[in-house]
Amino acid sequence: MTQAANIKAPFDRDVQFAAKRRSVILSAASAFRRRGYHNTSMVDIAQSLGLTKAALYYYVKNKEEILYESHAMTYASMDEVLQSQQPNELSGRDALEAVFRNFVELLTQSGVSLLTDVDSLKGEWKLQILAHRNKIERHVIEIVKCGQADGSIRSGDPRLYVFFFMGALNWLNAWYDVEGRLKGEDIADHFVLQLRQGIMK
Amino acid sequence: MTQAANIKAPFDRDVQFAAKRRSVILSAASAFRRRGYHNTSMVDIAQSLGLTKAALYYYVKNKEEILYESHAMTYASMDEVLQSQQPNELSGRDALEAVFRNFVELLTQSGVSLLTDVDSLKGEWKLQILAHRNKIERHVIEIVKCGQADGSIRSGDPRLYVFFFMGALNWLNAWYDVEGRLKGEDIADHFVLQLRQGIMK
DNA sequence: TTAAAATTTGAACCTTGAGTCAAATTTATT
DNA sequence: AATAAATTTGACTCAAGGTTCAAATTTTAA
Repeated sequence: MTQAANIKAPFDRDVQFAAKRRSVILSAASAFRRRGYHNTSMVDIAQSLGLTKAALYYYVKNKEEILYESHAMTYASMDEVLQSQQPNELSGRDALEAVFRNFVELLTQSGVSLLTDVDSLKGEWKLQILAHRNKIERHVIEIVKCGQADGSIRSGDPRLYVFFFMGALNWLNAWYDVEGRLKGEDIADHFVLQLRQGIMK
Repeated sequence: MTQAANIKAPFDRDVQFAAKRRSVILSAASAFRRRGYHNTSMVDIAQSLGLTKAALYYYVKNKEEILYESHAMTYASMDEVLQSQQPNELSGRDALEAVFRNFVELLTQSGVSLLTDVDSLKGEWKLQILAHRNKIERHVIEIVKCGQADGSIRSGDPRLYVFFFMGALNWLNAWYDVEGRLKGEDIADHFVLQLRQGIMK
């Protein structure tokens, strides 16, 4: 029991710390989404958590690191969506539709935010986030290509399908309000239908 | 002739001034689009015009005023597009398609930028820009409703059609590069087709 | 109960970039 | 060429907000 306590205690600490760090980032990300990165001060972030500006620096190196982690979290979630697909069971069109639906639900249901302010990141951080975004876009482009190969998606530059697609997501993220009249699932239904029709032959 | 000169001289001055002021705003708007409002300093704006920071204040009251005028110019151009439509000659779908094509061409061909950073405007300025944007959105929503009434557009919440639509435009504006491989007209063709199919029955 | 570790804070510091202004320079007019 | 107006500038001020840190407070384990 003494041993159990010895082992458990430091573990709990780390979990606590990680959880609080995560809540800092999620709360900040939500503010960044609503007001923008530069219109959100460290004081704002701290206050919305009942803390002081200085306390944030116990969890985080920089303001920029918060932005980086916000982006990273979002793209990690999107990666999960992409990984959870069983690639060969569906037509390209159905696969794209499923991914799109999951993305819309991710942005409306869980608190994940798709941020646009990549240019406030510098150097390596910026490169990493852009690379991650590109990776995701390329993955989706591949799905479109599969759909064109199996005949379920119209011909045309696959990148343009994906840009259209990503545009809807980014904009959704900007106007969607959890408290608003439009419910996440309805939005998903509409968007998915519009996408499906837009890409079929 | 003396009179002609007297009349002409002050007029020329105003034209010069207005033209230079306009070029300040256009140049700044382009930088805002590429790097973001807060990542663009007054020095940056001045340098790209071969001027000094201080000289900008001869043409403009504020940095915020530049942002305001950037937004205002864009929405004025979009208004022109909407006004140039002959409403009753086309089906709703065709009208929407025409508007969308013109918007895409506006953003790719002329230097007009659709900025997202409304939250960096304060008070009355912010309200005016939001009102202008709403007005345009409502206009487009009306077109969608016409299309639903005349049977050329599928049923469904008209706002969602417009959000999808606006998302594509905003995102286009973020990634489009005049120097890039994708040519404006091709993008317009693709986007219009995807929209058309996406909204028809 | 106590001491060590973890967490939080108040009060500064420091950098960046917006904005000002009187003086210098350029341009237009006679 | 002379002068008045328009335009531009260098050098400065100023505020906002990100960052630091030593000290205070809270939490945990024995």
